[in-house]
Amino acid sequence: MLDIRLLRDNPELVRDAMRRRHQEAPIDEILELDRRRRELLTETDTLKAEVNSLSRQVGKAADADEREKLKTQSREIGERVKAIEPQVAAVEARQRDLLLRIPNLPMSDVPEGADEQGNVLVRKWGEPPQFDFTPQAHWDIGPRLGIMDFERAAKLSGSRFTVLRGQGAQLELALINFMVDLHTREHGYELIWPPYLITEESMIGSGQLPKFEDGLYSDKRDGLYLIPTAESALASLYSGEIMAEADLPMKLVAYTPSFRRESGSSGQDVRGYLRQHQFSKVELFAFTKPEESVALHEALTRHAERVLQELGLAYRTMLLCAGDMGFAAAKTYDLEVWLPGQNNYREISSCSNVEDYQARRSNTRYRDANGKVRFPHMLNGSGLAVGRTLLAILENYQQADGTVVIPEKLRPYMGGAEVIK
RNA sequence: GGAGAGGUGGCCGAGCGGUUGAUGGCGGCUGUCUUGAAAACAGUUGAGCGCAAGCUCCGGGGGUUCGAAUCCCUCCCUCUCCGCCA
Repeated sequence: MLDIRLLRDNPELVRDAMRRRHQEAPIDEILELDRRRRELLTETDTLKAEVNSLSRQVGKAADADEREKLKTQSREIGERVKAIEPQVAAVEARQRDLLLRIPNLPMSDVPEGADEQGNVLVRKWGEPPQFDFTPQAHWDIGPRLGIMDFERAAKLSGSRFTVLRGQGAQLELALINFMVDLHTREHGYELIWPPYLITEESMIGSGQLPKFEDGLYSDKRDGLYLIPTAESALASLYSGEIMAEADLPMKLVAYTPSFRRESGSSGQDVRGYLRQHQFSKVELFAFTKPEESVALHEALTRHAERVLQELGLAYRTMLLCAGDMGFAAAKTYDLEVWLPGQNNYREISSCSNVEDYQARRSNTRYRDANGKVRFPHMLNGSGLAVGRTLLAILENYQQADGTVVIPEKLRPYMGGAEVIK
C-alpha cells in the first residue's frame, strides 16, 4: 500500500509511476476522498472534544440542575457525532479499498517497457547442452519413464495436475531437501514451515487481495485461502508487530506447495508440468532495514542462482521492465532456465524487492536504534520453483537411450542413484 | 462439538462506570557513581490520525450511558477438562 501522504504531497510522482507500469489508477478519486475524510474527521474530533469536556464537568457539577443541563447539552452533541460517523467510516473504507488496489511504485533503475519485450538481460550462466539426437519435452520423457502420470491426475483432479511416482516423486523431494539445505546451511536462512491456509487479512497484507481473488482457491466456510506462494504467509508473519532492529535482516526460507487457479491463463502451457494448479516451491524471504534492502536483493537473487549453478542448469537473469513487474514489486529479477524441449529460456524464479509496500499493508514495523518506529523492507524470491526445476533436469539431462542422468549434487538425496530409468 | 477460565503497553501484571492512555515490575534509554563494566540510585520510555487545537486505540464488531479498559450482546483467539481424530 502506498503512503497516503506521498500521494497527497506528490501525486505527480505516483501518476508517473502508474504510467511507467502502463496502468490506470483512480488517483483523483482517492485524493478527493482523502480531503473529505480529513474534513469530516476535523468536524467529529471537535465535537468529541466538546462531549469529553462536558462529561468531565458532569462529574464535578455542584447541583442536580446543573448536571442535567450539561447532560442534555452533551447528549445533543453526541447525536451529531453519531450522525457523521457512518460517513467517515464509508469514506475511509472506500479510500482504503482503492488504495489497496494500487500497485507499488517501480524503483528508478527499473527499465521502461510495457511487457516482457522490455525486460533487460543482466547476465547469463552456463551453456545450453548440445544433443546428437532430437531432445524431447518433459511431457514425453516423464510418462515414458513412468515417473509422471498426467492422465490419472486428470481423472483425480482435472487439468493442470500431475501424479509423480517412483523416482519422479523422489526427485521432487530430493530437490526440496537440496534447496532447503543449501539455503539454511550456506546462505544463512532460517527454515519456516507455515500454514498453507491463511486468512483474508493475511492475503491483504501480501497484496494478493483484494485485487486478485480470482487467482486464489478459498474455503468460504472458514474464510481461509490456500496460499499461491509461501510469500503470502511470510509477508504477514509479523503483521501488527513491532520487530526489534537486532532481528534484522531476518532471512527466512520455506518449502510449501503453492495453489493457483491460473484463471486467465487458459491455453498457455496446458501440456506438462510447467503450469500447475498445485506446485512445490522453496521460497526465500527477508525483512530488512530500508537502507539495506537493495544490497540484500542482489544477494538473495544470487542465492537463488546458486541452486541452478549447483545443478548445472544454464540460465539467464533478467531485470523486469516496469510494465512486466508483479503488483507488489518495486524491482524484480527473473531467473530463466534453459529448456531444450521448448528450445527456450523459461522463468524458474522471480526475486523482488517490495520495499515497504507489504509492511504498510500488513502493518509490520520495527523500532530503530533511535527508538523510532519504521516500516521494514521485504524481499522475496523463489529458490526455486521445484516443479520447473524437476522438468528442467529431465530435459537438460536426457540421454539418447531415453534415460535421465541425475545431477551429482542430488545423488545423495536419491539414495545414491545416478540415473533415472 | 460441549463445559469452564481468560484476552490490558516490547514482556509480565494491576485496574472492574468519572484527570486511567492506564499503578507496579521486567526490559530499553539517559544521568550519577566507576579507569571501564556490573551493581546501586535518579530520571525517562506505547501506537495511530491531524497544520494545529485535539481525537482515536485496553482481542474484533455492536449496544447502554452525559461519560466505558471497566456494564450488556456478538464474533474471534488462547488455556484447562470432556468428546472426536491423523
